[in-house]
Amino acid sequence: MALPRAARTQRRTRIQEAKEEQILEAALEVFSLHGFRGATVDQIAEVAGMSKPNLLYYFRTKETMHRALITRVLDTWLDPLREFDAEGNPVSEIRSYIRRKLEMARDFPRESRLFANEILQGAPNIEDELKGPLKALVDEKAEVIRTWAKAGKIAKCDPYHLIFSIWSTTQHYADFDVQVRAVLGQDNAGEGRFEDAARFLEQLFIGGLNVSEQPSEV
Amino acid sequence: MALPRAARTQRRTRIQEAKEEQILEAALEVFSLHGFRGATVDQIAEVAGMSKPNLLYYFRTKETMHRALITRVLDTWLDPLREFDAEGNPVSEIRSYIRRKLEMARDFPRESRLFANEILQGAPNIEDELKGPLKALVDEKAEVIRTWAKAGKIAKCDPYHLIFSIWSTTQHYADFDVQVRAVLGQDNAGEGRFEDAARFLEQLFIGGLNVSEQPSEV
DNA sequence: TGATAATTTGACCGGTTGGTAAACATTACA
DNA sequence: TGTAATGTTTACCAACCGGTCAAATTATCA
Repeated sequence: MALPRAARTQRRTRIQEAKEEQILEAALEVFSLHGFRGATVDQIAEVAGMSKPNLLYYFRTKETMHRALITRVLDTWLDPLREFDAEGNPVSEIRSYIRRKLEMARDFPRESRLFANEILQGAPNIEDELKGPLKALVDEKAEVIRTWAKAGKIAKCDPYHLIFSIWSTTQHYADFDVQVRAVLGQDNAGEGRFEDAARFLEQLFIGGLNVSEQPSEV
Repeated sequence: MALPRAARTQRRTRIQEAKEEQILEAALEVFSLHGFRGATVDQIAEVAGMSKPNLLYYFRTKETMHRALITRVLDTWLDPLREFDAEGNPVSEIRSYIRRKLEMARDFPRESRLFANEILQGAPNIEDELKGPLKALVDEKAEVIRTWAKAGKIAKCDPYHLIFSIWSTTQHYADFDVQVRAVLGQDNAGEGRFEDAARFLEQLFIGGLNVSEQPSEV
């Protein structure tokens, strides 16, 4: 009756890896829909297709499981921002960042909702990660944007609020999916809504940041 | 031992009105932070400063309470969009709509989070209201925007996604407040962030929708 | 004032929650 | 193969959940 997660001096068993994967997948499904407090361990166990004690053999508490899930998802969630390239063409960098974020909202809505739930409820478990790695990455990219603006390549604007607005507009299609569908109606709520959104957001951001129609102050 | 909410043939007592107010205020506080399933009646009762049975004397179930709260808040929440005036100047109408939404995010963050929680978790209790009154209102205003675009007063764009983007960017400052603060750091996370946001969003939307730099297709 | 209705409360209930104990089954490996 | 480590299950627990009940308290008004 050894505890699997304590035995870290040795390599993890194949079965451990598979089960933990299976559990985190189920946890994502449930946590993203109900939030931390609203989710139940029984529910996650059922989705994972195993008994509750068996699940708790791999993750000793509900919180351990939640924390493991958040940490893992946060990492991949920030990939699009990491790809943001200081050497690239500003307009096309912003354009493809928007596109990547929108694709993630379409393909990984549960991950988006997991964060939204966590942040919405005060981010009790990941405040450190927000103030640490996340802030560091955003600071870095904000500096890139500021450099572009100073060089006159894009309109002068607050880089932090620019990033916020890209986050919010794109993630909206994952987090508020129910509302988006309800408002668009069943005629217009097909998968085409992501392409319509992409077209609109490109127009909005490229137009709003185009240097040509901003008063150049340099 | 009469039931107060059944006695609707007569006028509500002053004490009834006050208590119900008190309860909904507490319910807003708790529901907005934990969502429906995450909130507990005991917690709401404690915040409201009364015993649980006393609370349940006014709202017989947790769901009744939640529904009453949502219905009331949804109504005032849509006020800014109702003020959207077809006869006004397009640019200043959009500008003041953004400003009003941003003020609501600043002054009523709990209301915003209440909806965010509800929508995020699949909107089980308000799907009808989304597909009914909300959709009707948005349809109406979308038609106004489309008219403006056809008249060449603003750039041609998808009016629904325009509204979505205004919703998401402004409500972001209420719903994701913790993240916004964490990223901005304590130096820049003062109340000035709302003014910075207002300035940025104005630039973004007015620039992105300005007809002057859009190829006129008419 | 007194009686009647409205309000408030402590004690309680059945069901669910996160988590545990220990027996049982399976795997890894000498 | 044997045995020790790993994995799984059944039965269970105390705490908490939404909600009820009957008794006690307070407001209303003839």
